[in-house]
Amino acid sequence: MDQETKELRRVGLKVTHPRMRILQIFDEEGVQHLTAEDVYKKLLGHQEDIGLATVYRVLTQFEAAGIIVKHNFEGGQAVYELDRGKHHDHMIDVDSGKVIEFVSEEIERLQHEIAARHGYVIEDHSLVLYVRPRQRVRKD
Amino acid sequence: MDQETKELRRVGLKVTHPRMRILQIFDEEGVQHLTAEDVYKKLLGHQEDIGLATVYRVLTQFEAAGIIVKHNFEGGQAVYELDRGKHHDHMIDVDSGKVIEFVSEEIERLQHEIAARHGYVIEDHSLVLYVRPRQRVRKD
DNA sequence: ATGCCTGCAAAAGCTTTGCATCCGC
DNA sequence: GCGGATGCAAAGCTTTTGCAGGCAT
Repeated sequence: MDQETKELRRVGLKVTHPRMRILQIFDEEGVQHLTAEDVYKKLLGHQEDIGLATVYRVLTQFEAAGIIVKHNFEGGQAVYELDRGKHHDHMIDVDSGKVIEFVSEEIERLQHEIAARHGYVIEDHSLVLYVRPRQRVRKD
Repeated sequence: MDQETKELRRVGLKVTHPRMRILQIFDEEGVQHLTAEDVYKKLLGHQEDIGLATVYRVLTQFEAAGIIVKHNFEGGQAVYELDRGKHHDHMIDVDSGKVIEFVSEEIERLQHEIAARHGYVIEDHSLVLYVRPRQRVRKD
């Protein structure tokens, strides 16, 4: 039995065609951050006849099941990525739109410290750096 | 000449009734984070006949002028707050919806360090902690 | 067979825009 | 008076939902 089937069974979701295809898309090499629309277009490209509404429903279920993580970056559209277990934050190159992942134990620690100082525990957090390539040395 | 008029002149915006009233709402005591809808409702409460579209247009102009800052927290609606000059991040109590502001020079420093390590400079950033009140001692 | 899933279309929620009118300077 | 600003309504976008039929178990 393949990996995707096992994954769906594991989280208690019925193994249906749309769910399999969508999960496979996220398992593809190099795929990282996709919007619902991105997923939908990829499905169309693979000659799949799956409705956009289903894509949204499945992504929501996957998120609830902990298979994927949803991010609300700027720009209106939510982006989803496979939850590979290790938490990380994001840096977005505002010129190219490229997304870079990073982790900082130090920042994580400080966040908890700050929350605790205010009498809270962190439930979740979102850290996004909007960046621009550092100016290269002039090439003239 | 009052403070709001000066502020509008300073950023080069014509001093109109809607812009004055909206700016005054943000200048009110205790006001911190408002959605466009919040601002609109407050205007209605003050017997003002200003359209929601105008509220959006004015908020957008204020943001471009640096008078207010726009945040895209979770939940679809953008929230705006007066830009009082000193940058800060946010902590949101997911139970009450309360927003707490905080600053951490340490985290700011680490962010720049991380961006630099990847060859970038930070253009902007967003850090939001979704928190819950720390569990009181069990009472059973 | 049963109950969850899906596709389609419609609706919903937030924000933007077209247009005729109005107002600040 | 002129050009930008506003109100209203309509449109735009992303996401959600109702419903009838379909499919996994």
